[in-house]
Amino acid sequence: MICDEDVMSERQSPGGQSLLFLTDEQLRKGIEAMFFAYRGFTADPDRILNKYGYGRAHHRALHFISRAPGTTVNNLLSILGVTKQSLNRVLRTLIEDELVESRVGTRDKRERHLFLTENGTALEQELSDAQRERMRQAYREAGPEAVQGFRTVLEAMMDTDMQRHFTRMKDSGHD
Amino acid sequence: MICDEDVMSERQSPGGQSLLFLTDEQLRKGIEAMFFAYRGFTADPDRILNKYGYGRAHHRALHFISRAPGTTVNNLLSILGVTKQSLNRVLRTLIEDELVESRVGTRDKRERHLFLTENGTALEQELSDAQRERMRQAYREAGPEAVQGFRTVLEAMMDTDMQRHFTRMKDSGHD
DNA sequence: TTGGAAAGTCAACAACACTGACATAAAACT
DNA sequence: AGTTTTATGTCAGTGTTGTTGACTTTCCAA
Repeated sequence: MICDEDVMSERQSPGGQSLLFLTDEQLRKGIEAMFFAYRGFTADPDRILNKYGYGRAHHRALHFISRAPGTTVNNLLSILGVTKQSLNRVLRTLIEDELVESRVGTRDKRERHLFLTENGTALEQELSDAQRERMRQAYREAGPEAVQGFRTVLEAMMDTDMQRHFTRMKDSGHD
Repeated sequence: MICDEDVMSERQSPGGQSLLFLTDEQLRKGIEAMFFAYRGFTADPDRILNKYGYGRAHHRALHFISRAPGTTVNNLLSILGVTKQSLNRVLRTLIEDELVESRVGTRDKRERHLFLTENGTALEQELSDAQRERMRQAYREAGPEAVQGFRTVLEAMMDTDMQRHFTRMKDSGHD
């Protein structure tokens, strides 16, 4: 009689290929890896932000403005997935501190187009450098094939509308 | 004369192997992938938690207590990387709501050992099911080799002391 | 010209992190 | 036995970041 207790989330695939990587245990490992890795991922920028009295939200705004200069507030909202009130609080301080410039749109004067100032570019660079250094170390340790897999899984983990944002940005750059 | 402007973070390796995957552009893509993926990663549990009036912090506590039943408060603190005041607030509500049980240690009576009650196990299951389902989808789409790479990069991205926690848990389970 | 979208503002609130100070009990050390 | 350290819990205050709801101004477009 076959023991049925040790059941897994996935059986063998029709083709007979092992899907052992889809066991609950494997999935839990992945979940914990995401948790611990994300902490590492944000640790370095967080230290820098703390130095200047900013938070993670400021970093995100700086990052995406740097990535797409001239982006509108609305576009930024849909990328960041927060309310305008929440974003506005952050943007206001960045504008007051002259890290971000808000220019009224020429075609549509309701829109505000966001740009980094010289100081803003400098801080974004400092944050980005730290975060990229962490990423670079991880990539170097893991190797190119692992990096490919890393990106593939992450993309599959996103909500579909965020995949759209991500893909858009992927197309804009030279990959 | 060779153009030196389009400089990359990495040159060719001594062996001549291309390290093009370490360009700033590639690293930025990885950074954004982490950002968007983490949002997807937490989206489903967040919806469930909202239903019961709990937050992400409660989820994390439930997860790690479920993972290591009988764990002490101090151990949980070092895994979660928060202050005891922050954790205590969360644990108190979970104990009041009878999702978590706190038992005084037998060997060392200062320690409190934490266990999930029946209700706690149920909620943890509900959260875990949702998060694992997202993970499973991503893993299935990406395939086994990608999953291997995913885990490798994530592990390399962690702080070293968190790698220790992660490895410990890896060893305890049947991978 | 009126409807509605875009942007901004104010107020209130909640989750979750922090610091600092303090209390208690038990273990460990001298 | 007395002191120190450890583990835990608690109180008070503060800050960042998110939320909802209400309201205004601007201005494009049907």
